[in-house]
Amino acid sequence: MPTDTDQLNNNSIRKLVHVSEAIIKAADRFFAGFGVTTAQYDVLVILKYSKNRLTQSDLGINRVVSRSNITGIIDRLEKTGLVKREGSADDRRVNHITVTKKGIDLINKVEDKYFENVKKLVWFLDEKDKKGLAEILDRLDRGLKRAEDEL
Amino acid sequence: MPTDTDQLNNNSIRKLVHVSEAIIKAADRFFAGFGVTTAQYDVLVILKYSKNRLTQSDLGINRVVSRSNITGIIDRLEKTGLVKREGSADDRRVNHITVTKKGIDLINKVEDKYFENVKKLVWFLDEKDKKGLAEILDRLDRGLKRAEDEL
DNA sequence: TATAAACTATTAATAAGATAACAAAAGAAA
DNA sequence: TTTCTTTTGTTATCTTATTAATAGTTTATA
Repeated sequence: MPTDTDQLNNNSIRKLVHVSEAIIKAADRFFAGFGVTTAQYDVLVILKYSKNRLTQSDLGINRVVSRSNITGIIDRLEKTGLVKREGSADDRRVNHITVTKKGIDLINKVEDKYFENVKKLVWFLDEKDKKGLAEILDRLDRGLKRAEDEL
Repeated sequence: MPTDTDQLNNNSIRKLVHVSEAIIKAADRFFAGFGVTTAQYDVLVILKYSKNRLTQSDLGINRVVSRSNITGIIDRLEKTGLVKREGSADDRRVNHITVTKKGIDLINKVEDKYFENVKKLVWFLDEKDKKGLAEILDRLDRGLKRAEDEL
């Protein structure tokens, strides 16, 4: 049976996850208004700001998602013309993915509004809060790694 | 184009979401070891600790998930015998959902280990950290509501 | 009472993540 | 060179989430 401390610990985590899920849902709604999903927009941004050409595997590593899932995301981005898939000449296993002009235009249209929304979200946090949050999150990250090692 | 403050704000949110997603994935793996998904276990726990009989809509409100999703989750829980679906006599639109003995047994087997894992996760946080985190999360919640109202 | 409005659950699309199995290609080792 | 291993991407299956449409019921209103 759980102790009071157990319940308090659990509540901290639940609250964290709950707020994050609310943020994720808000982001989903926001991007849906521009005809893309959050996952798709993420990929577009990664592609836009990358110095070198990226393969599907590269995108998978960036987004911490399996290659099989990247296939589908690129499929849909390609179908809506936001992205282009080109077979590599050097390595015939590989596809190089690039954003199209349409994709760049979309990002330019979305970006400002996105940062405005983020600003509204963190409105109630001052510099100290943000620092404190970052530190606590780092500690949780360490806790996660510790828990995983002991599994 | 985003300012430095924009980027910092964004990083705070990204970090928050990133840590939460890592926690969610760890939970998914943990519960998968017992043959249920996190969503399914959530429903079981809600049912176990509820004073009154719950309908599918009730569960949807509790889990903040649409009714269409609850249908599928209950389908699968019913198929594995962890839950029972019974049509209401009073209101023939409604299904009453109850945990079976098998469901209760599962919770009892999982619960202790679950709280142990949460403990490992928050190991690096002292009382002050937990309080600080709760407060920051509450502020973010307020920011969310504010952003939604202005949309 | 008859009609309209609201509610409950289901189904069907679409998108995404996880995992497993697979073919093709490339690289390493015998 | 031939064999073994690894890598890349695709396909398939499962679970979950979202939204929209729909069938049955119930409640409210005219």
